[in-house]
Amino acid sequence: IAREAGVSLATVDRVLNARPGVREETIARVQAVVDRIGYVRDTFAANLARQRLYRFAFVLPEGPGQFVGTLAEALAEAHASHVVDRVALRVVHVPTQDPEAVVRVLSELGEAGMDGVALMTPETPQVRDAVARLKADGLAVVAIASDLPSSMRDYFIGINNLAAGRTAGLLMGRFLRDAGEVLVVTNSMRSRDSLERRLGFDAVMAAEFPEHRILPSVESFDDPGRMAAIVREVMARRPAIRGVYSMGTGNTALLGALRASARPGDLVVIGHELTPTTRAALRSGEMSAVIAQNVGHLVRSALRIMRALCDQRPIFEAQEQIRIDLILRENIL
Amino acid sequence: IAREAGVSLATVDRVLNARPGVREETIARVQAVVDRIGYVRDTFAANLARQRLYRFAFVLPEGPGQFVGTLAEALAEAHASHVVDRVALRVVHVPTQDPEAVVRVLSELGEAGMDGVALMTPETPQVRDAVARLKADGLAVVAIASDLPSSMRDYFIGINNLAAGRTAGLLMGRFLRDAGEVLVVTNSMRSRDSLERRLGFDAVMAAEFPEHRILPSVESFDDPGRMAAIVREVMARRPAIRGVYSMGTGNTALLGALRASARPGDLVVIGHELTPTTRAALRSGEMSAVIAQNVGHLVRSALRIMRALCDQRPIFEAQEQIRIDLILRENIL
DNA sequence: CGGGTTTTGAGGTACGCACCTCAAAAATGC
DNA sequence: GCATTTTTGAGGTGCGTACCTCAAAACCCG
Repeated sequence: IAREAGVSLATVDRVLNARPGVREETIARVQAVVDRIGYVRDTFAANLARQRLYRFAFVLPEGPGQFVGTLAEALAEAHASHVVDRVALRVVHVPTQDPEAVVRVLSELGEAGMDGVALMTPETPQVRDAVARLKADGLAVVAIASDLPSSMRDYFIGINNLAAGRTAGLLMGRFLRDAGEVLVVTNSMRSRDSLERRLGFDAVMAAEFPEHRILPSVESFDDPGRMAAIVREVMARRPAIRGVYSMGTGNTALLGALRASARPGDLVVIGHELTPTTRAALRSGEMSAVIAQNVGHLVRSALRIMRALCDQRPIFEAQEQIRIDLILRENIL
Repeated sequence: IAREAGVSLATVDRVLNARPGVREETIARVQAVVDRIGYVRDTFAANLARQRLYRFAFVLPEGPGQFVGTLAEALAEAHASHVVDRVALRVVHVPTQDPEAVVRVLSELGEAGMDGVALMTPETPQVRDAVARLKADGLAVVAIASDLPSSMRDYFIGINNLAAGRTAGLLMGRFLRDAGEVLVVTNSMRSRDSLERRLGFDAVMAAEFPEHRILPSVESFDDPGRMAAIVREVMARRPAIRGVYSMGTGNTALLGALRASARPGDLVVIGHELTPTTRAALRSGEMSAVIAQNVGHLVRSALRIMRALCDQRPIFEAQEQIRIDLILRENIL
């Protein structure tokens, strides 16, 4: 490059690393050669020379949720297996129902000299502001599983929840044999993913399977006892229910209540995320289908994207698309 | 490491790179320290020093197949986007129906100094022997999409076709409303994937949906005209057909014939692989479901595995599992 | 114990890049 | 045209590893 541009190695170095003290004209000349030659910096050699260490943090909800558990496992696995090198990982669990606690953790991370943060939290004004502050400090910030669209997060890594809801609707419609009612449950309609899933589900059911009646969403507010009680009550009161769509977590309590209500075996139950509970329910036939996102892919994608953001490298979109995985009994893996 | 083991850098180097001229005793001492310290070689720095260039070849069927087309595209994309670095790629198309031609290409690749070969070809004795010769020359050999279980290939990268067939069966059974007949078509039952898919499909249909009658497999032998003719004839002769399972390629001809046979809209058509044809058919409702394998993942996986094999590095199984992707109209992406 | 052989140590160069210093050259202001 | 500032060139070092050479040390055999 230096030879082609008629400058010295030092000048090329200054241009490539955006160091000061180079004339505009020279910069342009070097850039032109770079483009023409098609030079691309060898990131690994660069990181080697720079002794680069990426410091990333994952902020996950605390509590006994199985999905978060599988996520944390995938994280540990990716880290242990050197899929991603030169990365120092930190996983922090926060009580997501307490926005102030989330904010405290986030600002602490900002001061701890992190390079990037991946977070899975509800969308509150406080979190939005905390994300803005992290961005101002130059961190890469990505949302995983549940988006924070109104914040300044760089990227959302997860499935399209509207499409996921539509997929659930299509499956529900095709799996149901006789006209009847469909129960919809979630932990909270305030969470963005449940909202979008419900929208998609309703749209498809109304347009293509109008013979079924879709009931209003039942919310558990993360309380298994509440979930069990409501479901048992509704199932007893409404014998016409033929299908159940579970949009959120809490499938263990839901399935327990369904079992207790002694409904016929042809109940169509569709839920989200592959966990020990849903896996077992698919095997036993208690659930007909699970709509999942591959957690391994989720964390690897998050790591790759945060790295690319730190390096100001382009992101290879095709690899980072999180597919809506449809799991039936036969393709659990 | 050298300090801990009480030897010099040169000796550690000799042990790590399996160079001769080191006593067993010393090797053991160094190895012990390596294990204790938990040293892992920095592959990137090693490749940098070694000026390593991985020379990989992909051997794909020639001809107008859409699946191969999307595969080749994914390959080009992965290569262009530097997902995999230090890799020189070569894509060769062979007439797979001519085993001698395949063998010629393979032995040519062996002599061309390749480091690894990924191939998608039928399983013939000639190919089996050619693979053995490549292995003897020290190449990494992986089978993609269609396995070569009886050969010495290092790895198979693709979906479990038995499970794929079972999944198709489960979907077919749940999607069909009334009892009737199911037509099964493929290009050739001699190909391993079709065979396994049929097995899985039959098992589930027989066990769980015995009210349907599954017809014998219709083969097109890669001839679209033949496919169209047979399908049209069968559809006319058998009005009880309610479902069609297409196990192989050639969906364009199949769908054309179905369209021409003017069957009711509630025909359940299930096929394999996401291509322009099947994508459009899902959108239009002509196909109900497609069972796919993510081609991007397929090629990235093949590249990663060939690299790991060349470096004698362990393979991170979880990342290389190719999932059975279930695609409905709503989750095409 | 000597001579030969095997094993070990010390040192160097290179890979592609980042980052540093110091002096020389070019541009600029007056 | 001179002093000053800005820009450029030349050179060096180090990251973690591979691979090479040559001499010194240790070992083995008779």
